[in-house]
Amino acid sequence: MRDHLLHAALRAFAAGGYEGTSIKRVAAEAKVAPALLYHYFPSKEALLLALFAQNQAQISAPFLAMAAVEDPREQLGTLLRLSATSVKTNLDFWRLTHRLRHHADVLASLGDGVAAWNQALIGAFTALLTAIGRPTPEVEALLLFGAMDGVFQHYVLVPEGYPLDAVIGTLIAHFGGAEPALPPTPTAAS
Amino acid sequence: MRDHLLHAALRAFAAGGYEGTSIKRVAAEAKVAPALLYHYFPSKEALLLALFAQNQAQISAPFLAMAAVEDPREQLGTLLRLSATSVKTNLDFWRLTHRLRHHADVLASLGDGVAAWNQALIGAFTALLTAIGRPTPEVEALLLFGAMDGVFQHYVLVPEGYPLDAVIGTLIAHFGGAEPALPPTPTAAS
Amino acid sequence: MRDHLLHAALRAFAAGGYEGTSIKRVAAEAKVAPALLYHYFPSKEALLLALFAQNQAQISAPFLAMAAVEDPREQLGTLLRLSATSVKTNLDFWRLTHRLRHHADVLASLGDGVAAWNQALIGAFTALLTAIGRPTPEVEALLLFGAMDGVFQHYVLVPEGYPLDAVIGTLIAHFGGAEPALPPTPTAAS
Amino acid sequence: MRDHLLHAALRAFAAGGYEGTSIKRVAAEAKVAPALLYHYFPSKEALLLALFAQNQAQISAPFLAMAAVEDPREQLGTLLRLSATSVKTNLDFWRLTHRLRHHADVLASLGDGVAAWNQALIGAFTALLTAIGRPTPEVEALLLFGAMDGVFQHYVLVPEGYPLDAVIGTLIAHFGGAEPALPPTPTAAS
DNA sequence: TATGAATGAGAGTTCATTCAT
DNA sequence: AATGAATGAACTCTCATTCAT
Repeated sequence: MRDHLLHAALRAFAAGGYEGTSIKRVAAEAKVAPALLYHYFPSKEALLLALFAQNQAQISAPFLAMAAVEDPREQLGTLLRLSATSVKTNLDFWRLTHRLRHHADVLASLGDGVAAWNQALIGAFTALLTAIGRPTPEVEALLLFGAMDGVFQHYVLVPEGYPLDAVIGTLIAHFGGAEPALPPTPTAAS
Repeated sequence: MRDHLLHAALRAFAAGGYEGTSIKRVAAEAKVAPALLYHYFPSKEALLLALFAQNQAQISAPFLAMAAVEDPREQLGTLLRLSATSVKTNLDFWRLTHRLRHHADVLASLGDGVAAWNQALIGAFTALLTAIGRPTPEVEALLLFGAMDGVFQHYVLVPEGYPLDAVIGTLIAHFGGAEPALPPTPTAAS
Repeated sequence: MRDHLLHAALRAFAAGGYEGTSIKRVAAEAKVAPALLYHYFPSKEALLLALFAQNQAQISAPFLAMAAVEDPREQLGTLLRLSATSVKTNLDFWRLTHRLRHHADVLASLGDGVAAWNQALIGAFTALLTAIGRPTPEVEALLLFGAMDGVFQHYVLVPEGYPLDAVIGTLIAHFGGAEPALPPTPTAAS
Repeated sequence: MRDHLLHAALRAFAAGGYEGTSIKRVAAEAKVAPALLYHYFPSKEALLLALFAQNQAQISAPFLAMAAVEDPREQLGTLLRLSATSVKTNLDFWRLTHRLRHHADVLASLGDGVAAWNQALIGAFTALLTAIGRPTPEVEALLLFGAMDGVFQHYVLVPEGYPLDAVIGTLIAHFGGAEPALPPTPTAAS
């Protein structure tokens, strides 16, 4: 049931935003009484936290997979491809994440998970681009991060018809990355 | 006074989001009674609309300036540079815009201004990249749009220390653009 | 101007009721600024009072006309016919009066004008019916008053198609009244 | 509790009118928090509707009872007597009904219940008076309806001391009606 | 485990009214 | 004479939350 509630909350929050979605709405989505949510989560904020805790593994997956690769060019490709796959798979969670991007207060209660992840990503990009031999890797890391984030956001806003794989492929090429040995999804091009 | 209220509303909405900011909060920001807002705007939504109407000129400026340039490479540079300048100048308005990106319902009441702007931007990018001679200009237009949008969003979230001009410069270079003849701001590097 | 405002207020109050009609609405009806009303009347309640003061003469007219007649049967007919004429002529004022019937608090501020008028009417009816020789004139006075009031109310609610003169004629006949020598209106039957 | 709230609402609305009575006032009458009302009724208007739905049976009772009688004279007496009883028993509900008479907008939301009832009553009166053999039954029906309505309204406004049964008795006699076999209330004269 | 009952706080909005001009 | 600016109080309604069962 706890998982059932989490899924319902994810759907509801992704659609209406955290602050814009009432507990009543979440409960309706899960087809339970609102009070039941307080049996599993002490508050609305705790529900959001649990949501992040549940999905943190899938968020970190591209990072871990990247570590298993040696060539920095391929590392870059792996990171971006797997991230794209994660976005396509966990559409609602990414939607929620992008929505929360602007809620400093809510994010603070998440224990800096997002901010730390961002910094880690920028750091990793900088290291990769340095290894690849790009000029001004710090600036390019910011650009790469911005590009990835912006593309993902556009995708989650209107996924239908968006050629995510092609765009990410072009992004990889732009920064000297190499396609990973194993394609992230059976359908290489969407 | 109407302008005073609009500025207060912009500040408040940029900080707390449209739905997350109460009329009372806006009134407090403007140091007036909440009821006064209804003297100038018939509703909270109308206030938001007036905010967009007020800033629409500054949003469209980069577009118009681009039209005055001939070389497509320079057009690209002009568009991005001026947009960056607009973001730096109208920080709060861009914050608000990015926040609203996820509120389809609110956006609908804005008369498709934002959606139309996005489509126009993608169309312009596609035309420019085609003229420049880039391969797969449609895909690159999406990438360029995502990159610009993502970079701007990262900037408005934490402007301090973000080398926006350098990142935008790199973005221009990546897509074969040329720096405009006249630098958009006296300080070439931020 | 004062009269202009009073007319506008009468129209507005008759249509929306006293409590249900805002000062703003009255001002809009008069095409002036709401604040102007406070130049001529100290408060909304005073405006209502002035309305009654202005129309009191026309309300009392049937009473005075009745006094000029000798035969009690004809007195009854005169009173009812002239009242009907007053209702048809001052439609909005009667509408307002009927609406206010239920607002004890507002009526109290009118100085018991309405309650006194009601009592006077019942007293007059009792005297007339006694003079005519009806049995149980007190009870019949209440019935007559109720009938007159109810008929008038139905008429002011939906005047179109209501045969007011015919109904009042029947009412007069029921209680032994006689038609007045001079018909109240050129059109004896509506 | 739902019934408790309905009773409180009926009392409050009858005393202050629908629009003139705040939800807070109703809640105070029921000694609960205002928000609780929204647990049982989705809106103030729905509360009013529920009030009518609850009392509709008692309103229609005189009609049904009339159908069980054969003689048209007795039918008339039955209808009026039972209506009077209903008024005396459901004083607050009749007060509310008479107050709402003037609020066309609110009435519209009630699904034409009142307007339809009025038309049905006039139609029934016309048929009865025709059967009894009265002249001009259409006009007399309007008079009878107006008389009944006016008398009831006067009664509900100030019930103390009003000889309702006597007045209704006289009204019945005026239109050739006959007293029903079974007196509506043990106390023949009020 | 799961629910309905219940509430305080706060949302957007309207209103009668005052005041300076 | 006439207006726009300004406000405190009140309105309907929603929300996150608690509690008894």
